[in-house]
Amino acid sequence: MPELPEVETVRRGLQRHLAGRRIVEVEVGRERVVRRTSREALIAGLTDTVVERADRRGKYLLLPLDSGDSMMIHLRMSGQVLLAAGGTERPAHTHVVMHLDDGNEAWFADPRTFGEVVVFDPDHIDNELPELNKLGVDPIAERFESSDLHAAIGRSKRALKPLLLDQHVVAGIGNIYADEILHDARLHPERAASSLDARRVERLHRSIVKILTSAISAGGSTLSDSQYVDLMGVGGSYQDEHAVYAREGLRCLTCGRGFVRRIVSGGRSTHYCPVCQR
DNA sequence: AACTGTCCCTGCAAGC
DNA sequence: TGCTTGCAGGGACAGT
Repeated sequence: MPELPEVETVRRGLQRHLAGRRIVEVEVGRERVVRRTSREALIAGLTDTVVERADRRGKYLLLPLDSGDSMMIHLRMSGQVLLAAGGTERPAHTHVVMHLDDGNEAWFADPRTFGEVVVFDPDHIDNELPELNKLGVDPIAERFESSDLHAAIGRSKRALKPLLLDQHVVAGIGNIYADEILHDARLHPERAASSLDARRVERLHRSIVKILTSAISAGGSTLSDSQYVDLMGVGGSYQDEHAVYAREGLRCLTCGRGFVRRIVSGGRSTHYCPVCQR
């Protein structure tokens, strides 16, 4: 499941292989992935434009085009962006194909079609992509200090787990990294945010940066379903470093005394060690 | 403000 | 073996 580290890994691939390339032809299969506008709008918006660079905000990939518009790609649950030589057999559920001027093709594939691709006008974000301006601070791309986290948390009575998952607070953290971050910070996922003293907010801040940075270095997490791969189809390795996620019932690797417990918090499965997370 | 539930969708695993 | 059911999850949204 692509979260910030996976999306950042894809972004780096796009910056390397798509930036500077001209899109010469576009094919759109299932219309659901272009539901925000239309098949025609995506084809018209991308055809014969040059991708200037690849940016990211939270889990949103943003690719400014030389036309003045930008392409936004969101992978959601099962989306993949892949690069391949022209004519290569496409995987199932390939919904968008961009033919590039170097003979390669960029594909957007997504079995569950929660993901989307859209071309939008950055001058009209409020109309065309309103959620973008509502995103919280990006903990990697932007300046992110402990004081930012303190301000974002405020006097919120919410539990830490749903708070970390809220993209309006900090953008980019999903279910896997929320669990890993809270474990690293030795904080209980159901602890109220308002109960954190300055020292604990600082600890949480450090863990957010540390876990996300480590996961990016490892190329993200590829779970047993192999859903996430980078632009070249290669999986990440951070799943080998997971301390709690999907380790229900196993002994805690950190304290060696507790056993990882799984609960549902904020409607999401949540893993933590009841001994070292308080 | 904060919570719960619903929807979108497919693939996989468990249970019968 | 072959079916049905349930579950996984990001995020917007509605309802309480």
